[in-house]
Amino acid sequence: MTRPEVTRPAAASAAGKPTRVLVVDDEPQIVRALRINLTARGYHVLTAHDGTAALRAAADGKPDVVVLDLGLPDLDGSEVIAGLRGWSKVPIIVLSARTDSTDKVRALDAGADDYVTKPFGMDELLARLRAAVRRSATGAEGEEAVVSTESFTVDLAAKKVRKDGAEVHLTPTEWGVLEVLVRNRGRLVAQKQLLQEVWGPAYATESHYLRVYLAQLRRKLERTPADPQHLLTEPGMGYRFES
Amino acid sequence: MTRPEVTRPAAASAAGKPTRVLVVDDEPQIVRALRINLTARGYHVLTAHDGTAALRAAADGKPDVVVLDLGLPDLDGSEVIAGLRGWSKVPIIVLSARTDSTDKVRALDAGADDYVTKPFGMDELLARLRAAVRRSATGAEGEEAVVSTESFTVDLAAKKVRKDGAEVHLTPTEWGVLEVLVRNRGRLVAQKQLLQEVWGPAYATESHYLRVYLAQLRRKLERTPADPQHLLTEPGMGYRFES
DNA sequence: GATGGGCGTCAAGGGCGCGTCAAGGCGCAC
DNA sequence: GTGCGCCTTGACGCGCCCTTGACGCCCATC
Repeated sequence: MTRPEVTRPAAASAAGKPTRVLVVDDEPQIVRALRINLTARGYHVLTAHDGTAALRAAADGKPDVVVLDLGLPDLDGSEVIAGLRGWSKVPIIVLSARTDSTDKVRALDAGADDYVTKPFGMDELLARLRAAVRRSATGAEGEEAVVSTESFTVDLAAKKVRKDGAEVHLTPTEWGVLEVLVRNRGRLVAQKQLLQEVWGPAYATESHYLRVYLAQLRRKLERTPADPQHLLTEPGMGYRFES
Repeated sequence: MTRPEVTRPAAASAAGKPTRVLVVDDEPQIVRALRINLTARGYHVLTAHDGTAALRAAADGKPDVVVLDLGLPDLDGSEVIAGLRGWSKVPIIVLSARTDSTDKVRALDAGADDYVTKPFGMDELLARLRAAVRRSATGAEGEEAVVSTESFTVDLAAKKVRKDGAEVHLTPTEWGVLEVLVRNRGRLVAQKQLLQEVWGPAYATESHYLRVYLAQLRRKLERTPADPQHLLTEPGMGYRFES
């Protein structure tokens, strides 16, 4: 049984909260151009015009990535990097007009993740930004992938389910159904979509499978399987997981 | 808690094993220049001159970082990136003579970590390489080097296993399987992932290997091999180590 | 009140994945 | 050459899990 990996085009938000970008530059037109481009692609943009404000904004705003110009009026670029790296591992992409190799080396060794020279292509900067965010996302994953209800908890990364503290064993298909519903928690999942994601595109009409497996999941997880509180049926449409 | 980072000229090895770099390029003079520079700085250098060899070398050599030229004779660059990303998170730094912005975007979105255009400054490449290695290292660090159960203990750093005080001898493959499971302790490891990380990407479907080796590990480590407490099977899905 | 579709429940059987044992083959050290 | 691990491969039995069918209930429609 092949479970088709959903490969969606990387968006600024993976169906969750938007990615937060801190843009640090003292040239208003650069900040403005970045803000427009990033906002249009669904990012949430914070800005700072000097190093002191940048450090404060990074602490307050918890950005997912920082775009940092090196030519700031108050602090040297490597001081800003060091100030961030003292307490945060947030990816830093350095912007600079200086093409000198020693500047690049110094910034990268100070803790920057990438270095882009001005003038830069917006496409390239956005691609490097996506790469930086992707990297830090894959590392931080698996920590907060736990979804809880008053009856049971689902750990998406560990593929574990607990009910009243005890581990509940699920078969691969049971897990497949539950995983799709939990990843779309709060939203209605159409029968066709559920069948295609778990069983494959050829099974889009085998709705009887869903009845059998939803019954099994309810029997294993719900407190009152006959009156489910979390694995809900939307008659004629599909199923929904509510926490 | 601030740890005053000593800004030392980052060495290729932090008093441990040398960092392994896989250099992929079909131009001998580039490979040669990189080999000389990297070896002089304490890196261990692997080389490949086409995409097929690169994928094989990556599976066999387990490099810590890959430097990949895009203009290879046999495979397209993004194919190589995709082939690596299918089973590995190793940092990839792309080298290319093409300065076109769309090439950069394509490579980065395919999964590359950085993009350097030829001709490149050796200092800059080395700094980007240090940055890539530093990033992937900070994520992997901080794990307990010794993991214990009531039956046996695993020392990940020393590659040693003890049961009731006595050292247990493991073959290389047995260790490979155990190491992947222990590093993902508590989490389910899919059969495919386990096979790819231990045997390489070409062995993703040889699930019979796993049955043989899990049986051997259980016979050597579990108190009751027929009823394992720590090396658990999740039928149809994979295996899990529980302490 | 009759009827049909959608849903939930239960049970049976058959396939397939898993564990187990063992033999062959290859590389490597002596 | 010879012996010894170690990896690979095959055969086989067992238990679990997916599939499928039958049946009753609820509810909307007529």
